[in-house]
Amino acid sequence: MQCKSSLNQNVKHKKGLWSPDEDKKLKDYILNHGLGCWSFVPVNAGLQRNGKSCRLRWTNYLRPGLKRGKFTKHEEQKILTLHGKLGNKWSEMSRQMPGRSDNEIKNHWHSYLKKKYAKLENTKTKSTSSDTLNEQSSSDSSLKSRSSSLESYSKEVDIGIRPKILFSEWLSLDQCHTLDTSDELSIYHASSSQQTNMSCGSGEKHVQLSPELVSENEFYDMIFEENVCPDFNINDVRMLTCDDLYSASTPSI
DNA sequence: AAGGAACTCAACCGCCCCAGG
DNA sequence: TCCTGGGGCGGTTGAGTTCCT
Repeated sequence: MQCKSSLNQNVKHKKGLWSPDEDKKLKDYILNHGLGCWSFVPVNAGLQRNGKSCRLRWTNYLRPGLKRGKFTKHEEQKILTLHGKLGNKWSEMSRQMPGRSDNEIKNHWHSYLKKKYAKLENTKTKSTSSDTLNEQSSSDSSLKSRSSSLESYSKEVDIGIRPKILFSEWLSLDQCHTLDTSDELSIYHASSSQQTNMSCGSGEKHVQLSPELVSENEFYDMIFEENVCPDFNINDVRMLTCDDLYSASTPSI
């Protein structure tokens, strides 16, 4: 969307780190007035920054809902998967990883995962090349191993006919929800008790999630690491977005 | 304890796309 | 149709921090 009038381009814009005061001004302004033309934001908010700088600061740091913590194993796996599928499409990755900005993902990739991935590739290429010495088309073995190693997680991203996990952090609803589109897994949320119960399979196994343990990444990690559900398969699960929740709880007209 | 290397992360830069005039 | 400006994105930089010797 384009702004209706241009602004004075001769204004000297401040650069560098943002002060807490600037953060407060920007946050207050956007929370009060909403997102509009970024060029007007610094003017109206009383900031000596340019619009781009404000946008960046908002999307990467001030925007509500950002996790801003260490990447979990599951998130790292997801980044690896998405990078395998999408390449350096950081913004697309961030759209599929709620709570993480494209900048955060990009930084994490360059600082850590790139090396980790290269190392993984190295060992895989070595082992597959020795295994497939007598096989044809060994030239694309690294590509194959790459796609196969990423395949399981890639499935997770796809939206298909999968059972659903209802992620309590994204819920602000008072009522208890049950989304048992599958017999295998359903998640119940009751904000009144500030606890989330997860039942698995026949419902024999239950786990209590404390209120501070409800972020998506921790939730996934707990399932993986503590082996809560023996038959739990991440490939059969997809996360629900707020839109999903809305459409699920709103009768179609 | 010191200093250099490696790492992290916030922010800037420059390019591209698109819509409005 | 062309020009202009805003928004979005990926690449890069550099200051600050942590680690290692």
